This record gives sequence, structure tokens and C-alpha cells, in this order.
Amino acid sequence: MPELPEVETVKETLKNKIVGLSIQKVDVYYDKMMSKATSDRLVGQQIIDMNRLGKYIIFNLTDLDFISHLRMEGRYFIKADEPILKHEHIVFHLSNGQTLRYHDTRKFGTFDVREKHETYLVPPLSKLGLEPFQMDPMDFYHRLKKSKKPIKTALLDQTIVAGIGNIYADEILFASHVHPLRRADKVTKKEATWLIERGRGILESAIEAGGTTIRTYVSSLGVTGRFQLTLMVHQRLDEQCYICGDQIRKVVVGGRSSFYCDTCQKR
DNA sequence: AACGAAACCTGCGCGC
DNA sequence: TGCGCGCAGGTTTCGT
Repeated sequence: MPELPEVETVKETLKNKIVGLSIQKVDVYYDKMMSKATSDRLVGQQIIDMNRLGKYIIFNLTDLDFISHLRMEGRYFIKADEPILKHEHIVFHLSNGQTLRYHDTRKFGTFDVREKHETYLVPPLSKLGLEPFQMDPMDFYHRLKKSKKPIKTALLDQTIVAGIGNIYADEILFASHVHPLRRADKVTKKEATWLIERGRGILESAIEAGGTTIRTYVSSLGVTGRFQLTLMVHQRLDEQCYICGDQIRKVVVGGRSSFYCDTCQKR
């Protein structure tokens, strides 16, 4: 479910609530999600800081880094020590008596523990490209030049640029007037620059809005997002383009539903 | 090397 | 009311 802005919101919310606390016990209710060896390593560690790279949340612990990816539907909640709910798969017991709970309807989320010196040097984080905020537009242009994939697919490729998911990819393409099926190596320098710069703007706005886009996004602590971001194309099939009035269309690219305006976005 | 499909899971909305 | 299908904001793996 979450893309960079949502993950940033979750990370910031958690950071304000749990930094300084220690993990006293970890209960895993769905074994495939986290091995005993992994959960054992977390016990006794203090949460020193929290960071994010792309869509990964990084818990900086005393001796280790704990890396969490929410995939489609992962969420964190902080609760008192009360009965667990159906989709709560991992419960971290903290030193103030509260519990941090990992909730994931589809059980897609992943967890990794890394030695601090290797965190960014080994997968999964080592494989990530730069985020749009750090990406130089011309550097991005040259990366696109090497790819014959549709630009939509390239934007979703986390090794090319990190943090963009299906919703923001559609929005960024619309804002840059580029058709989702355009071959990546056919994107011009001007367009590559638009994709990065307008991408930054869209992601920043989304972060300011509390990381909300579609549906009832609920961040940590059960706080519902504010829905301040108006989506220009995503999920707007057959509705009118806000710019030209043409009908928004849909095409499947790389297996992902892609919404676009055939008039505003150049093929 | 490159691409799409399938896999990992569950729930929801839709048409019949 | 129930059933089957398609779909979901992600990523990896498998097969052609």
C-alpha cells in the first residue's frame, strides 16, 4: 500500500513514539514472516533512531539495524498490552509497557536484520537507486537511456529510482506530459528533468499531506490520513482530465494498471 | 538479457 | 445469499 510518502509518515510517527525505548520481547504469530533467529536478535536492543530509504523503514538499534518493508498492506500500531487482533503478526514488547504491532492483511511484508556496517552495502538496501530528491536529472536521463522498458515500468524499478510506486508513477507521468508506454530510452532530457523535479514536488506535497492518497489510509497509531492530495489521473478511469476534459484512460503496463490522459501525455 | 506471468496472501466489490 | 472473478499502493522468482 505505501509508497515513499506513506512510509516517511509511518517512520516519522513511530520515531516520535518509540525512540529511546528497548525491545524486551518479540512475539511472532506467523512464523513465515520472521524467523526465531531474527526475533531473538532484537530482544534487549534499544531503538536509537529511525530512518527510511525508498520504501524501507530502518530501525537503528543498539548493535543492529532492523529493516522493515510494508509491501502492499503492512501497518504499525502502538497499543497497550491488550489482546492481539486477527492480522497482527508480530508484537514487539517495549520497555514502557506498550507494544508495537505489525499488522499485515496479506502477509507480504518483509523484515531483515543487518550489522550496522553492512546495512547499506548488502541487499535489500544496496540494490536501491537514489530517491528523486537526491537524483540528478541528467543522471536519471542517462539511466533511462540504457532501458528499453516503458517509462512507467522504469519509474517503478527501485534500482533505477527509489520510492515511487504505482500511484505516484501515474501522477508523475501526467505532470510531466509523458505517456506511460513511452520507451524509457526515448524520454528527452527535458522530460527526464520534469519527471525528477515534478516527482520531487508531488512526493513532497504528499508527505506534507501526511502521506495519503487512495482509500482510508491509516498510519501508525490508527491516525487516519487527511486526503489532501488530489489525484489527477490514478483511479480516475473514464472521468474527465482536469486539464483538457478528455476521458482518463487505462492501460496495463508491466502488469500494473496505469491511468493517463491520451491528450495531455505524449506517446 | 529481457519480458511477462506467476507466486506470495487476504479481502472487497461486482455481476449473475 | 452465495459464488466466481478481477482487482489491490510491492517485489521476487520462474519460465519462455
